[in-house]
Amino acid sequence: MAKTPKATPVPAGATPSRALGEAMYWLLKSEPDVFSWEMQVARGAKGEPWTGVRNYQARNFMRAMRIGDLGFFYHSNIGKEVVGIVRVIALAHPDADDTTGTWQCVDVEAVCALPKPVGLADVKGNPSLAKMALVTSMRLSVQPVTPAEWAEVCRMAGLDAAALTPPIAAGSKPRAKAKS
DNA sequence: GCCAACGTTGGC
DNA sequence: GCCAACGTTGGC
Repeated sequence: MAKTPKATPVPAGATPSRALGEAMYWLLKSEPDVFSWEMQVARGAKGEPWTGVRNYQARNFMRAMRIGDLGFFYHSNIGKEVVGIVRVIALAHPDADDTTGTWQCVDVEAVCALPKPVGLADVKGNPSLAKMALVTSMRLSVQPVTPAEWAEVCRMAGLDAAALTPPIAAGSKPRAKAKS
């Protein structure tokens, strides 16, 4: 297993400065036969530590996550579609499955399922999503999503993004309302 | 199951 | 510090 490079402590992009309460969006991949959206939902408000990430870039993105950030839950390998939305409920902390001290995870809870899952093919077929990391960085398992991409995928999913977007005011809880 | 992409490792 | 070998991810 990789040993942490000595000069690591503040990897580029690990802690982008942003205004308190300013939301960022993410996409988290999981192989559904290992950990599925249904399992995430079953965890309820307790959420789930996003363990198993063994890639520095992905880890650094998790370090950049803040409580209340929203992310797409993507089923890789099987399904290949965005199936739900999760919210970060715990900042990056050591991955209990990792004995080297190198890897970390955040905790996320399910917010809502997408009324209509958005497949990888759908994303690739949408020119406005051509620059999405899902397309350009196929192997990256934790990736940032721009607000525009977030809105577009939500639109494709039949979800009113505005209904769940604003974690805005510090300490306020984002609404978890899926449009049904 | 295959294989392309790409990140990591380790020899030099 | 370069770069070839290797391992893994994940689409197909």
